[in-house]
Amino acid sequence: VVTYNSLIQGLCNSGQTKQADLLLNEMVKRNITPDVVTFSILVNTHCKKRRVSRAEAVIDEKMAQIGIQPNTVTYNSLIHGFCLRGELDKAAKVLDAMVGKGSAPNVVTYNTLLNAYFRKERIDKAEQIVNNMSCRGIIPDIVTYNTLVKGLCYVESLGAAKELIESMQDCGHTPNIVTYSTLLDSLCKGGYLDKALSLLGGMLKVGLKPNTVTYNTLINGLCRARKSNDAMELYLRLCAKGWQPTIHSYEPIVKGLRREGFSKEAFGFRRKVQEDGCFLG
RNA sequence: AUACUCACUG
Repeated sequence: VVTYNSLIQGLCNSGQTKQADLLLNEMVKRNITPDVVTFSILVNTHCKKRRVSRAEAVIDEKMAQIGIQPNTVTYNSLIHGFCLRGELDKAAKVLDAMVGKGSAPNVVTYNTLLNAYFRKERIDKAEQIVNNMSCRGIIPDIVTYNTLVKGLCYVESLGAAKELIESMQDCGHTPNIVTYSTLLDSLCKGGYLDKALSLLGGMLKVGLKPNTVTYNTLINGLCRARKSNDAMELYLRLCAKGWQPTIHSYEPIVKGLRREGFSKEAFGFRRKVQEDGCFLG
């Protein structure tokens, strides 16, 4: 089963849902009974595509048919699906339903909802989630903190986010690359590019390796601030060090250069990148 | 290391 599940997961992740279905049929034929993990994989891939009704069909039909109960992970995926659709009322209903059926919400459940409420600027609801977590004895994890940091940057202030980071460290959680990238983005969007760059220095100093998202954040920030030439320089410097950019690293630079009236530079950049093969797409 | 949640872009 584990082998099949892994294969199914791989197919789903590469968009081969048809093949995944075939594999599911095959395992049944070979008398290998799919388990809750198998179905949760299917539920989750539908939910990630916001096809929540398909996900529900898996639960209500396929799983019910062979008497497999959804578990916390299954429900978490469903909640995530509703959150992606902005249907937070329905997400909350799933939360109630899972409790009713004996699946205890876990930290992931709450992180998912917390993130969604912040996105909708439902601060009241977000606070409620945090309260519920502590009532139920669920310990916030690094994802919880990262979600809160982003939320605070968004609805409160960078200062509030920094305070939270202090207190998370008191609880034994070290800021990770996501924490830093969140802050970097917030600094960039607030126009504090200098601070963003010094934060980058700070993360290097504590031994965190910036990744593609980190650099994309900075590149986008620079371009937004009409410093596309600096962004280009950064891009080329990183490429020379073997960094693998994505389309999100490259596109804003070309657009930014054009917008700033550097059409020739944009063209040159484009050509250079193609020639050097320094482009992942 | 069989499945769920957080950062850039959309």
